[in-house]
Amino acid sequence: MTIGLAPVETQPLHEVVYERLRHALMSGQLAPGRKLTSRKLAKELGTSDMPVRSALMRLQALRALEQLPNGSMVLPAMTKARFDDLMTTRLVCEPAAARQAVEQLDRGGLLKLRQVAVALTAAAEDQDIDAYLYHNHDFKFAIYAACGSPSLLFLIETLWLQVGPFLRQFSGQFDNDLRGILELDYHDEIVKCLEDRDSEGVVELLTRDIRDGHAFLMENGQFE
Amino acid sequence: MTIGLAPVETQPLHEVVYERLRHALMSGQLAPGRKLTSRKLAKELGTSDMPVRSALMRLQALRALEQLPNGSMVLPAMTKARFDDLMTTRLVCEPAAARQAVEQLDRGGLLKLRQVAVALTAAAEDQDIDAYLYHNHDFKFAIYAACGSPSLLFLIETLWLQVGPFLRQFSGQFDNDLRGILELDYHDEIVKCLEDRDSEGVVELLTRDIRDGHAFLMENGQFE
DNA sequence: TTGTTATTTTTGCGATCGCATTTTATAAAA
DNA sequence: TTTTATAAAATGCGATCGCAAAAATAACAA
Repeated sequence: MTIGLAPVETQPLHEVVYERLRHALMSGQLAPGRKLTSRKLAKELGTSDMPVRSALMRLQALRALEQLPNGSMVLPAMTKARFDDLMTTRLVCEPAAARQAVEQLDRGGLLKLRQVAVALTAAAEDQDIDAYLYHNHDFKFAIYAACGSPSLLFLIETLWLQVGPFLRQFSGQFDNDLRGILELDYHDEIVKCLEDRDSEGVVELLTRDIRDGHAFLMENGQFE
Repeated sequence: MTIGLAPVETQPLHEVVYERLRHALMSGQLAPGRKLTSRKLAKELGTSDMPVRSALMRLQALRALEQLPNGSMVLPAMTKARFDDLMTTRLVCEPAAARQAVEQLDRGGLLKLRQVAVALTAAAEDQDIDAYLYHNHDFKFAIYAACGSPSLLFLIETLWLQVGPFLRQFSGQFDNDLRGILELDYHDEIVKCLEDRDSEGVVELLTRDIRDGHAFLMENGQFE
């Protein structure tokens, strides 16, 4: 008699590589401008270059990587124009997702949001930028995931995949300059609006949140 | 002395295959549910399966293809829920793009739009669905391309890449049922608003355009 | 040191091979 | 005819090879 366990689902290698690269991108381990060559990456990861090529092409399709004329993949540099553009498009998608989420969020979702908001405030007080960025992502996507629209969620994810690497330039920094952004914290107010099913309030606050981050980074970010 | 011509830029094969597949998708040559196997496609295209694999993965990254548990790629079936979702997200992105385009459109752009609008009306009168769909795509993207936001344009393109194959189910049909959608034609009014720089009017009309198409297809489309 | 040329290494990319699994076709049995 | 068992073909996927182009390095001259 066989044991009552499902067989181990071994993911394809190219899927594993993709996830690792995607995570490395979003957690800011790769600096903009960095060139990613399939052979070298393959050697690092201990695979052949084939699965790496697959993963790189997928990331490029999502515009998380850029293809040089010679075919090499580069983490695109962030210019002010591009950042401006991405943030403006965030303003189109994310408040809309939040508005839809207002009706969908259940008690469990709200509970989680309250917890993340606490962690977020703590991170801000500690001036812990890494924790702040982590929980901020967690917070926003807890809302967006509740919008009930897979397609809109997907679009937002591709936007974050492009902005993410840039945000992480602040990782590890503790300049006083950064206090500003950490201190204006709409998260608690957003939770309150969500509890009250106040969709206009959520949209208003989230818009301000993104705008403030936009303005702050246009000032303090290191652009190409 | 060499001739004054730039060297012939030979695109990589996987790029050619990608473009061909992408075009086949958007022009509805591939029916939803159709399974795309790299080896068979490669044989059809006269290449090895490697460049085909690349192209398929890119399309899958954009959600234009779906990956079965065994790794095969399928053109995803269109359910009412998915169509609903995609059209709702279109309503988020496209009017926003159009609003931005109002300020950017120059005389040349408006001229082209007027021409396309004429072709569109003619196609509607002729009940020529293929021509209608073709010019409709042309018309909308002439507006969106003028929005000046590469990221928003990209998001809209991924949405159309998913909806496109489904729309083409009507290709070749000439039922009377289809008159309805072909007759409500906001395009001329949209052009007028664009000429007047009336952004609210554009948003209003485009929203109605998408909504009407949405409602019509929910009625008359063949869902999975 | 600085600029130029030659040499070596790396890289993108397509083809082909091999293995394990799945799918399809075929044959046998009910 | 329908169902089951068996054989054959097709498929996903990773590795490896080879070629041409590009990039990096070394060698040399000014």
